[in-house]
Amino acid sequence: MSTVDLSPTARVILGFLRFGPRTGYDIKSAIEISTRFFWGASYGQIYPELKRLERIGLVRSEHDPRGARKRTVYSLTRDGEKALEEWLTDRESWIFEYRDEWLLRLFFGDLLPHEESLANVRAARAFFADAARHFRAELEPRARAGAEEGERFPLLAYEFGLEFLEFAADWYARVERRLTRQARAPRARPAGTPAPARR
Amino acid sequence: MSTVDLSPTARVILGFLRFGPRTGYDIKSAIEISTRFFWGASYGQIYPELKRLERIGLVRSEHDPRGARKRTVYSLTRDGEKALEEWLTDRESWIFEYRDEWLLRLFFGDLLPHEESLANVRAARAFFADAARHFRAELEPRARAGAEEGERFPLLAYEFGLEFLEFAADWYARVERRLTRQARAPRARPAGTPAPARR
DNA sequence: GAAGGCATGTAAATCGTTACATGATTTA
DNA sequence: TAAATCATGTAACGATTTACATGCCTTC
Repeated sequence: MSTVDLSPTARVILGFLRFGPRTGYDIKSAIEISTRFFWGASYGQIYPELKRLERIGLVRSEHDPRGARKRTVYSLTRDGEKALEEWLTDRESWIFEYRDEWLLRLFFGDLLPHEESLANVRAARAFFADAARHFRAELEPRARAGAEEGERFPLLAYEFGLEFLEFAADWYARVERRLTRQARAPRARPAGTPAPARR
Repeated sequence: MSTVDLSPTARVILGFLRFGPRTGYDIKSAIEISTRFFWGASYGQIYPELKRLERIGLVRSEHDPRGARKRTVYSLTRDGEKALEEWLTDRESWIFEYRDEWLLRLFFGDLLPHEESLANVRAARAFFADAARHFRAELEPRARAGAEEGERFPLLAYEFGLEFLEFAADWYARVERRLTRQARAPRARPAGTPAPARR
């Protein structure tokens, strides 16, 4: 058995191809309206990766001369299907990455005057609230339409994203209230701690 | 005014140096027990970045001959303090990255037999529950101790991390129940949808 | 005829992890 | 004296974004 190691981009490519033949452009478009929140990929990765996947035999390409516009349509080979299924049922691999500049700024909040930290919290809250709005307006209709046609899991993944964004917006709203209360009844800063940076 | 663009690693380095002189090793240790969840950095980034920051004048180094063990202690220059503060109050930059292989597998759940998707959901749930336990055991005591001494914001960032992990664990638990119910009363798959991959 | 979407690609730069290499000091 | 921790660094590789370049087709 020839367990292939799929690159991060290969995982999402093979997954989308399992639903039917697609061009690199199609795959990119599909990513933008579905997995982008938790698994993005750019043209700079997709096109080279498709070629590499063809070299190692997981996909096959066909030039589609529809309307003379150049289009390279890729589809899964038997090996590609196998590699995809192996990865989908492999509970030992679990890339999980989270990087959040709002949290980093919050973390260093003791270095700032109180009202600057408060402004950061407000900005973070607005960021997550905007993202949630964008999710509802742009992603939800498509996810629901897919579910109507039997594709139920993408809607589930969408719901995770939305609920996370709402959790974050709500969390920052709570912190905002806490910090506002503390501003009215400030605590003394113990000796030995660095003074907050001046503006 | 000479707004410096701080690299991702520079942001966390300057932040920690603002609390006092540190070696590269110190900074790495501090990251591991505090910002790692939302802002990691490896030695391979920290040491070269410290040298680069010294070249551009944001930090200064001093060889500390304590016990003859070679230690290079870095501290912020006036320019470094300024660059840090500019970044901390800049609400226009907002790196936010989320990459989650559990969600990607869930997204492609329609390609799998029901019990495989369910196993994926269970594994994801265990992952987040374990991470939450690790947070409580390893990170919370330190964050609380810091808060006692006047550093209140790191505890806040810790709480975000913990609450997120608990949200995720709980979300997967809910999905597990939903999928289990659906297994008892399965829906027909509409025509035109690809059959689930075989085992 | 212009704008917008379709379609493919490369180059450069940046970012990041991992493995390797070395050796001193402290603690059990 | 062995293990753990302190301490610094490089090399190779892999991942990723962004900018650039090109040109067709469809719709207004």
